[in-house]
Amino acid sequence: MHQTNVQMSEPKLRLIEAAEALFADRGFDTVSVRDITKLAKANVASINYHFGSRDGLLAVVLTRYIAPVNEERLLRLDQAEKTHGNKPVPLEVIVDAFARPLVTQVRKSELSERLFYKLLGRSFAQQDETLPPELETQFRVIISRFIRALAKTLPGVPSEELIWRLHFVAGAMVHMLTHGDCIQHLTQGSSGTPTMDTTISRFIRFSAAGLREGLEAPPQETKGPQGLLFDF
Amino acid sequence: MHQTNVQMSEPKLRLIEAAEALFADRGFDTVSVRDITKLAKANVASINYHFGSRDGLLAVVLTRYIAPVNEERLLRLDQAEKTHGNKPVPLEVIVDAFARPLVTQVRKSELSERLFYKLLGRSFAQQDETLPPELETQFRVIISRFIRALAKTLPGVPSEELIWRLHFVAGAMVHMLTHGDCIQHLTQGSSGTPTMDTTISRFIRFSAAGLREGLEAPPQETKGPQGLLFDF
DNA sequence: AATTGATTCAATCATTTGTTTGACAACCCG
DNA sequence: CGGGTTGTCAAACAAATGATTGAATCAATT
Repeated sequence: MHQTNVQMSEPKLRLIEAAEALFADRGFDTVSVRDITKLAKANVASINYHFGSRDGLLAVVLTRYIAPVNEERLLRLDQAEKTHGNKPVPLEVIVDAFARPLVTQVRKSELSERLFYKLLGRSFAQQDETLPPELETQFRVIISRFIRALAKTLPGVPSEELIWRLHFVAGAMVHMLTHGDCIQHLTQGSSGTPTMDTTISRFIRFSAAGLREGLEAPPQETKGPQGLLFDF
Repeated sequence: MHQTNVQMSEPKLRLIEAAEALFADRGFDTVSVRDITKLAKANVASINYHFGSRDGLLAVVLTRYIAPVNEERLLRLDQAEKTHGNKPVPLEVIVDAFARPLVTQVRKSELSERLFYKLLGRSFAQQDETLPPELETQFRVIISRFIRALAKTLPGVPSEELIWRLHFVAGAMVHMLTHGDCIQHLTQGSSGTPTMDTTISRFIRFSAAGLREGLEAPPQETKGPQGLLFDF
C-alpha cells in the first residue's frame, strides 16, 4: 500500500502540485481529475491509485498548506502569551499572530505567491463544508484560543460580540487572499509594487481598529456617528 | 419568443425560486439543471426553453436580488450626500448606506432570510469571475462612488489605503452573509435570537472603526505593537 | 370549430464526470 | 536469474452533465 511521506514518488508530487495550481485559480468544484492529470502529465488512474479518490487528493492539497499556517498561528500566540506573562497580549500582537503566518509560510512553498494565497483564501472560505476533519478541528482550536486571548485584552467587549468581530476579521482576510491580485492590479499606479507584506500590515491595522472599537456603547443602535473616540 | 417580465409564467417563476434556493446553499457549481427542475416540478427542458441555458438562469437569479441591493446603496449614498451638502458624510452613515440595504431588501423577497443572505454572500464572493456584465458594472460604480465619499470623509487616508480598507469591509460582509448562520448557531445561548439586524449593527461599528483607523502613522511596519495611540 | 402561437413533455443527444480494470513494465531483493 | 512488490498505462465503466428534438398539450383568438 501507499505509505506516507517518507519519500514521495515523483509523479505523486507532480499530481499534488498540479492540483494545487488548478484548485487555486478555478475553485474546488470545477477542476476535473483529467484536468489535473493532464497538467501533471500523468495517467487518469494515478489519482485514484495514489490518493484513493479525487476527494482524497483534495484533502491532501488542503492540509498541505493550511496546517502549517494554523500551527504557526498557535505557536506565535503561545509565544506572545508567554512573553507577556499573565498580562493581556497587546491587540496588534494578537492580530499579527493571526495574519503573519500567511506571509512566512508562502515562502516555504514552491507555489507562486498568487496561487498560494488564492488556495488559502478558498480553503478558509469553505470553512465547515467539505474540509478534512483534521483541519476542521484545527480551526476550532484557533478560534477558541484567539477568542480567549482577545477577551483578556478587551475585557469590556462581551464574548458574543468578540466572536462576531473575529469572524469579520477572518472574512476580511479571506477576501484579501482571494481577490488580492485584482485589487493590487487596481491600485498599482501610485507606489511601485505593493507586496503582500504591506497589505498584511494594512490588514492588521484595520482589523485591530475594528476589534478594539467603542468599548463604552453596547451594540444596539448605529444610526449616526456614535463612537467619538477620534477627532477629525 | 419569451418576452420579458410583464407577467412571468407560473413555472418560470418556480424555476427561478428553486434555483435560488439550491444555488444559495450548495453553491453555483454543484447544482445541476436536473436538481433545479426536480425541485420546481418542471421538465428538464424548461430551463433551456425559458432561459436559453443554465448560465442564463444563473444570471437571472443573481441579478434578481443583487441589483436592488446595489441600487438602494447608491440611493442611500445620494441621499446622505444631499442632506450633508458639500460637507463630508459621517463615516457611519456611509457604511450604513453600504450595509443597510441587505436587511431592507431581504424582507421584500419571498426567499427565507437565511437563503437570501447566503445567495448574496456567494455572489459578492464571486466578484469578477462569471458575473453578468450588468452586475459587474454595478459593482464598479458602487466601489468608485463609495471610495469617493470615504475620501471626502477621511481626507488623511491615501486613496490606495482606502481601496484596501473598503475591500476589507466587503470581505467581512461576505463572510457575515455566508457564514452568519453558523456563527449565530455558535453564539446563541446568551441572548435570545440575535437577528441579522443586530449583526449588521455590529458590522457597521466594526467596519467604521477599521476604516477610520490611525490617520497619523503611515502603514509601513507592524512588527510588535507600534500604534500606541491606545493604552491598555 | 379551426388556427395559431406558446408551453410542456418524454426521449435522446454527445460530453464529461470519477472510478475501475487488467495487462504491462520497472524495480528491488533474495 | 526469478518472484514479488510497486507503479504506470490504455481502455472501458456506469453515472451524470447540459442541451436538443419533435410530438403533444394548452390557451387564446379568429
